[in-house]
Amino acid sequence: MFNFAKLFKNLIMSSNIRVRFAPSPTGPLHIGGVRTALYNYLFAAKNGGTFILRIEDTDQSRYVPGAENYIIRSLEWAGLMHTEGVGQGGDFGPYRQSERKEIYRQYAMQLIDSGHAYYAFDTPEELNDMRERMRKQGLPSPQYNAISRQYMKNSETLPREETQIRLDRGDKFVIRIKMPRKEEVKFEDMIRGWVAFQSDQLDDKVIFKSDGMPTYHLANVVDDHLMKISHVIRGEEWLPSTPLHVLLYRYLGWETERPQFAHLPLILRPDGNGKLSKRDGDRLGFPVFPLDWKNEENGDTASGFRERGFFPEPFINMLAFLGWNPGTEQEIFSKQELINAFDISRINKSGARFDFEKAKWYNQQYLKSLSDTTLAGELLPLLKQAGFNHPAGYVKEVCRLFKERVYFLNDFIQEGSYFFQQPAVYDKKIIRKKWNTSIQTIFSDLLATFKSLSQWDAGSIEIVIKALINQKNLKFGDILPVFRVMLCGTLAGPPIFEVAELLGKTETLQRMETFIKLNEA
RNA sequence: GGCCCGUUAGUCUAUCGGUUAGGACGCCAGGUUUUCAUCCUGGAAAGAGGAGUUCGAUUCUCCUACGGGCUACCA
Repeated sequence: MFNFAKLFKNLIMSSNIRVRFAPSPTGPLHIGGVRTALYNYLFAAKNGGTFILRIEDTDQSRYVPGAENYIIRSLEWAGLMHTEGVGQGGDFGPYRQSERKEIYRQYAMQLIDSGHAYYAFDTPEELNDMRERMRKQGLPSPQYNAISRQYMKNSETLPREETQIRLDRGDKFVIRIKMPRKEEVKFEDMIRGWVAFQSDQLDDKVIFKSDGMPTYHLANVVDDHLMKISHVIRGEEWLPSTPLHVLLYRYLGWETERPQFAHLPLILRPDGNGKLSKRDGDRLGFPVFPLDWKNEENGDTASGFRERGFFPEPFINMLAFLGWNPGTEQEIFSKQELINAFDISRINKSGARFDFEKAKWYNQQYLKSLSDTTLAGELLPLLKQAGFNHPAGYVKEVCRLFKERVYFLNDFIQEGSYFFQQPAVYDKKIIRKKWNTSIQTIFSDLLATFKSLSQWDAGSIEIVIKALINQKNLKFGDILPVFRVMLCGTLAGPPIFEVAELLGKTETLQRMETFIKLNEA
């Protein structure tokens, strides 16, 4: 039995499937990034592969303190922990690109030596001038390419000696890839099929910056190769630069072991146009981040799904369905079920608009499926935080009574506040419509009857009220709404007799008295 | 502007040439409920447009339109 399990585990670990999630620590991760991580995670888990976290911090100017930590905590919360990479270690580290500087330099040099890249010494001003000039000539998107490179300062145009002199005296330089003049570059995307680009449309992208850091393009190709990544699953925004990456694999001599590409459709804004952005969050009244985010430098804050009351399981369930579906009519999936059902070939091509209403529904379904005890366990800490110290048994009963009418845990405290404290306000309409001296007398009598009641449960309360209604020739609608408002302040809620039972005799009587005193006619 | 990707109801989607175009969220109506919610039943709601290919196109091809992405010494 144990041997069998071990054998099975070894079998799984030996899978060659290796995927990575490679965010850059420029701020909080939004749900588009979480979904990319999710698909990578599901693909690895489904195939017994390895899910790696790599931090792409090659742009030091955009580095945001706390972002890396935020990313890791977010993945942790969502249940998408990596088994290799930053914070976990592994055989292919370091996993932070800023710590791999020398590796990239070596491969940049290899590309220069093989004639596939060259030094360029142009200053930002010179580049601007070039672009301005070309724009004036009617070229809307000026490129540094086979044509224009001939008029710039680089090792292709400068005499060999001058290049050497510039390098020796420490002039600033970048390294650019030398795009072939006219060549078709094509690759097969797992989601989109064959995609083809013409190399004359691509420009001589900078692959190594003057600060000694590689750009994304070089770094991701080098790292994916060195880390033996088998599948690159990333957002569609990378599709246009993929031919560049394909060429880099080729020029570096890695074409036969090149990973497979899968470019994910984007998550679009629920309103208007464009892809979902980090700024869309609180502007639209719902979170776009997994966790609350506070920027330590500029004090910016943004709200997260966790703090909004989402559970991790429905959160990833909802995200998984933004761009993928299993082809069955099942919509509610546990994480394990997602792993079992996940299949890259069933990922859609077109972008998905994020819908917060649907997200709420997923959370509600999950919440309703939890047992009262489990739910109470989740709710207890939140209650304590809000200053309530009700016993677990009581909270469990609240969950039983109230869970059908909430979306989030927080709703128990907000919309169900009357379970934990006297109502602070009462529904004014009901007072205006139903409250008068005669009804007041009736409730005073009812109060007295309740006081004499030896048994306090929903059934007994109901019998008393029914008797009262018959005796006074009233209707349920004359009494019950008022009774409910006395106890809850609001007109909505679980069956009122059960609420009264749960509140207990003392509390119920007290709330009735308070109300009557407050509204003496 | 150029290049690339996409296009089934308001939204997420099923359909791998022949279906009354299915499901879900949301919406509306009815039932259940003292109320609200849940739940149940029902309803409105979709193949962007135009050419082809085919006995037959939502499905394949092309064009147009629309949407999106990219177009930095950012990722």
